[in-house]
Amino acid sequence: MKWGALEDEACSLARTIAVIGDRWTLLILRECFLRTRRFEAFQSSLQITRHLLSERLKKLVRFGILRRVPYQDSPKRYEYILTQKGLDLYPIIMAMVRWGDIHMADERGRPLLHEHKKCGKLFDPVMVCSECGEVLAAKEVHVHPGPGRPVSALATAHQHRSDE
Amino acid sequence: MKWGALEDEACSLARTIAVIGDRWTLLILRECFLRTRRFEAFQSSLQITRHLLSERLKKLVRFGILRRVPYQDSPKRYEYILTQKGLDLYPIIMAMVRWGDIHMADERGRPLLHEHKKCGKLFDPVMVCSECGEVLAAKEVHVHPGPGRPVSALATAHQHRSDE
DNA sequence: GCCTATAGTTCTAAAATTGAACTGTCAAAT
DNA sequence: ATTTGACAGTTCAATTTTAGAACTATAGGC
Repeated sequence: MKWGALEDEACSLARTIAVIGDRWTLLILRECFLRTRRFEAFQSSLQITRHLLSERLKKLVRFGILRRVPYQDSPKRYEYILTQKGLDLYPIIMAMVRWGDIHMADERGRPLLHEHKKCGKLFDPVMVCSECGEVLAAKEVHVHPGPGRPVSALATAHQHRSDE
Repeated sequence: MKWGALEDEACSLARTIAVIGDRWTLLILRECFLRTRRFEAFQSSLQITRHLLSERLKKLVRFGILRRVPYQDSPKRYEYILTQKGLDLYPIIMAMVRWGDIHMADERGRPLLHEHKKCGKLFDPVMVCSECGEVLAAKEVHVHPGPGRPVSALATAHQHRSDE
């Protein structure tokens, strides 16, 4: 399958995967959220090959996740900064961190703790329903076709089954 | 980089990426949450090659995300069911769906709508602070080293910078 | 016997990734 | 004036992964 095909699927998950659904892109984003901005810094902290790093950064810029901003002239140099679209990826990253904390931590506990500046406490990121505020679980959710889904779409078949 | 190396990093995100950080695995999980259970069903709805599907399912079983359960004898056939560890990936999937809904939807709107059975309303999944319940944003979060992080770890350098 | 269904495995070709070296611009040091 | 080093990449051969297609195995039904 080609990456482009994913972008065109009538599925928001597939479209997101088309943008950030690979190992290096996700790791690059981790660095971005830890304030890394420059090519050399990404390269040395991730041990990614320069070739791939260059490719991935271009892709993230193309999708509007990062902005390539000059930070000096002569020689002209650029750094990569998260756009709002990029910052909006934060819940995805945090959801993955949370799952790793719960299911992949070793005996010594989680590698990083997170403090919420607003309330001052160490916290866990929790996903809730926007309407009632309850913690979300897969079994509590029922899926409906939305306006953006063609009747012929692949996912249609699933819908019937998920109506069980 | 090898996948195994990621598992061993002192970073919950890296460890999660080691398990689900590739395109096909994420798509397979989408199908799982839409109640797909069988090899042929995964294969025909995803158009993944049988070879890769087989490989990825094995990996998900190895990591305890799916359970391979016999559903008939003679010939013996199996289906793949999400474990609790697998069900716990739901927030990650939903966070990705949400981002796609916001940033990758076309003019016609989102492909799927989600109803929360508990409250009966169409909702969006929102990530909040477990302590104060406020919606989370990257800028509101401050990172600290946790017990599971070796002093020498790669992430240490970032920590200093993120303390700015 | 032959066809179909299901769940895989095997094989070759094509694509992506790795590793290492190389390019170009400029500032600072010798 | 020349060399060295920092930074942001690009290029290219070798290795690894993925795609695509064909093949295997077990059993029920015609």
